[in-house]
Amino acid sequence: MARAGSPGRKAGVDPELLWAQPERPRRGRPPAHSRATITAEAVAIADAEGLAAVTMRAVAARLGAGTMSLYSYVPNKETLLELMIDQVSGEHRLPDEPSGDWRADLRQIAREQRAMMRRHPWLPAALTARQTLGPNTLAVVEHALAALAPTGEDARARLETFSLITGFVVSYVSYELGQEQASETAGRTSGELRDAHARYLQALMAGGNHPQFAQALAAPGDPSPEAVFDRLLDRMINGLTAEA
Amino acid sequence: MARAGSPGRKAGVDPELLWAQPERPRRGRPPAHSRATITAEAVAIADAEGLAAVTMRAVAARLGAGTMSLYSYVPNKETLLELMIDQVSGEHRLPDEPSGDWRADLRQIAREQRAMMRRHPWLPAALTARQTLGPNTLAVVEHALAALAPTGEDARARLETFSLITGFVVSYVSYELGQEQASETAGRTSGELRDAHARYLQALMAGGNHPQFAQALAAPGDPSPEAVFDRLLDRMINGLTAEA
DNA sequence: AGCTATTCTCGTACGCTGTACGGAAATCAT
DNA sequence: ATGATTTCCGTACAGCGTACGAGAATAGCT
Repeated sequence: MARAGSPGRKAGVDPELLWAQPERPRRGRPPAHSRATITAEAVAIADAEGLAAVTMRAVAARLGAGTMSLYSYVPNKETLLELMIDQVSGEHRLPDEPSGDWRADLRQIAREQRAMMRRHPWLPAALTARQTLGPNTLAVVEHALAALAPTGEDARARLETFSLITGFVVSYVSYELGQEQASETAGRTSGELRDAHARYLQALMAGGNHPQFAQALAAPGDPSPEAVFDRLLDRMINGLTAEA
Repeated sequence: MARAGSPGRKAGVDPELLWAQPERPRRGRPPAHSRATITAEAVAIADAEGLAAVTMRAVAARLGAGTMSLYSYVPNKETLLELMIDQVSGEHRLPDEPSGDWRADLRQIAREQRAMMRRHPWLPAALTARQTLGPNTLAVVEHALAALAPTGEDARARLETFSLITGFVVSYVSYELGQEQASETAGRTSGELRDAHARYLQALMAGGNHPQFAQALAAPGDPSPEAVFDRLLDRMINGLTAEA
């Protein structure tokens, strides 16, 4: 029945047991590719053309393989996405051990996460739709929990804290990328559409029903996203202290 | 050329100018439906069967209409999703004016948001993929900014604060729903798959490479999600105070 | 060396999606 | 009544994930 772990077809029906699979068939035709190279190709596409451009056909084409060949390595596209997430999680640089200053460590982790998400702009969207725990992701979690040990909280609470920070980074970068993309397309559009947008906001504000929001929009020029990020991050970390 | 605002085909090419459109053609065949009823039907489908079940065909079928008829009301599916978000945002109960205790108000808003997302479990996913500002959403933002006025921060900073809270709620509920769904399917599965999952985690822990994570998993039984939510929320609000 | 079991390879095909197109039908202004 | 305008929607198409199964390639056994 060909049940046990192997990259063979139908492998990894269980989403979790996927990670446990050794890449060793030992009999039969040797594979021409590997899960890692396939994943890397998928990541390259996503980086260059967005998550929507990651289709099984596109990935296969990059490898010079037939579309259906991918299914020898991966049970379905969903799994490929999980592999992508874990692969880029491997880029996270982890110090050998926590410094002892958990606040500094947490800041460091959050900055690293933000940098990762900016290198791979598809990551926030991919993450929010999925609940994944591959080895690389797990390594980051483990490091974070260790870094938080000096807070004296139990492991469960530390996991919550870390999730809180991660959630913050995800939503911040999502917003950040959304803004960048919006102003980018706004600059590129012929003017007609750009004006319509401006007029819409103008009309909204002129209505006088949203004075607060109008004020927020009218605020002086962009502060650097880094500065805002750091400030919000510090606020969050402060909040954690308050109770601990 | 039929350019000006109207529900007609091609209307609302600009994502923002969509909201400004009056629903008054005044000439020609009168519409058999309305944007609101179409949106409501789409929301009903998403609530019952998930976001993926919201297809143009399915929505049209519910209305007893032809699929392509929808395109008289909505330029594309993406827009329909934005309308869905704004429609459920309208469920947010807003007091006439802030109480003066911004901390209490913020807590209230966050709880309301969480409740909304639990009523409409597709909402977190829909939100993270989109950057929308319909009238109902805007009303909530306006209220939140007003509620935060006593902090003394400028409007921009208050908007950041509110976004921070919203981001937190989104990621918390995402996690929460993910957990519920996971344990639900785990209970329903025939046992084989369930065991595999358990064995995977067991093996992971037995490896001894993730002592912190193991400890987090081994923690005593579930505290209520409400309690955790409230606790984390308080932490965040505390954090905001620290600097302000 | 040959056989067989096992595995990878991938062309074809199916059902599903969003939506472009264009004719028919319904209504309003004249 | 006529023409302009709008809605209605059947048909069609490209692109998606992937089920199926025939063929090719390899390893271990005899």
